[in-house]
Amino acid sequence: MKSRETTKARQTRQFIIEKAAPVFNKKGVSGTSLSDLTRATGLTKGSIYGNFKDKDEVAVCVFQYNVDNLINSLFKEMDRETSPVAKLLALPRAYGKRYRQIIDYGGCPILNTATEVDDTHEALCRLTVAAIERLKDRIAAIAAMGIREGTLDGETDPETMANIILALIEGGSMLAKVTEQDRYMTDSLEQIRILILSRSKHTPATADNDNGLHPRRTT
Amino acid sequence: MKSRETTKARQTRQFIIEKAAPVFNKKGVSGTSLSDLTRATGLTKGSIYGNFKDKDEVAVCVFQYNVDNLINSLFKEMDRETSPVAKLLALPRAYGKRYRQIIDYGGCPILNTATEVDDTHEALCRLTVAAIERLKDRIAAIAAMGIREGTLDGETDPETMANIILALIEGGSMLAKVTEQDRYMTDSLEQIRILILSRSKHTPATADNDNGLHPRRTT
DNA sequence: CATAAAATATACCGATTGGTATTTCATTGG
DNA sequence: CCAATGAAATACCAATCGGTATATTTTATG
Repeated sequence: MKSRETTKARQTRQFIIEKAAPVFNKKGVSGTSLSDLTRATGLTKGSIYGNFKDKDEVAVCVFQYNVDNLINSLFKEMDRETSPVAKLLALPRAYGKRYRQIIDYGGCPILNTATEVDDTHEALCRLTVAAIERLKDRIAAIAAMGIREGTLDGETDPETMANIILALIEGGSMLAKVTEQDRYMTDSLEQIRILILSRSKHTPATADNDNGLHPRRTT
Repeated sequence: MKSRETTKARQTRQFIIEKAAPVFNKKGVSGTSLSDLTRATGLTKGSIYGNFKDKDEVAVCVFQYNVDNLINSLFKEMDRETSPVAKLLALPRAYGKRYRQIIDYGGCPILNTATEVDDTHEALCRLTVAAIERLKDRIAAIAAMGIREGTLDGETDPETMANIILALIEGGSMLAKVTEQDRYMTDSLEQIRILILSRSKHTPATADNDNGLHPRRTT
């Protein structure tokens, strides 16, 4: 009797996904070849095709794996906080801690996949959009809760706020990665913090009219 | 006597570059094949290799062509203005006018190339970084001039301002492209406007503490 | 108009691509 | 301990990849 869903095949599938994940993230879908996959896994082509119907299926599973890891780790960090403002601030903080290792891993998988599979790859494109909206909806929902609670400015539009936060994260990480200059990322993350704080009430850190463009004095 | 540098070869080179440009921008360097190029140009492989030493050279020329077009059109829009604040505001305005056609063209070439040629393509990587810094330096220089003139807040750090503007543009355009939702781009552009105006003096539009997160009322 | 030269097309190359059919190996139930 | 089953490795496939050598056509010049 095969032990439920924990058959050998399932394990190998997961093994392949994990080994292939950084490769796909670095070289892209069309950039990674089957020989890249056999090299990364130590397995042969026959074994890979025994567990996946084709290269695309591997790419899709790998993307799902990469995105789930990223989003779950971000959500976990946010869930640790109680107040909406603290939850929002957890985002730039989490990225500040992780962006170096994300860059080593090949950059943000959402960004990488989004730019590669513009028109070329229907399924991956839809998955990318789903991941983006998952993030956006979560951020917007927290902002909306802050407004209901009265800790965030009622004039703040939750969706706009989420869009801007996402744009700053993705833009900053792309610029930091290719230029190898941390400042693009740290400036973007700091700007996110400023935006959140400037819309939050009961926070003395919210200097009037401070849009985060002052040089930080670290005396 | 061959007519200077305007030989037939030069024309064909340029012809190939122009026809190949949108293809490379959409499918990426590793994603476009020689047969893609022959299809796009109507020429044969022999003709292409008579004008370029290899595919990489075509890709590099195409990237330079795409980036020069983009940056020149942005700079031209900025040069039309006289005051630093107006020059800065020309940027989101120019993108607002062009981002749809940029998306149709395959998206921002800087973003596309940056995410694809992470480690894989030395030369293109350096060109991408150069393009980014060309943009950043220009924006930062204008901000610095505004500070000297007294029309921009002296506490504003020009480089940080440039970094944030670039991150918002790139992040917003990537999100808008893949999701096919304009709001990602328009929200980002509006936020850039707000950032500029909130740091500029003598501008009544600068509502105190307005970080651009209020829903726009278009009554 | 003839001819040299430059530009393009044709035909071909080995290597690699994604993918499959078959064989070998490992596991496990009886 | 043996047979059956499932998984992995081997061997192979046509197609396409980037690239080149050669033939043919265009173009410019005397």
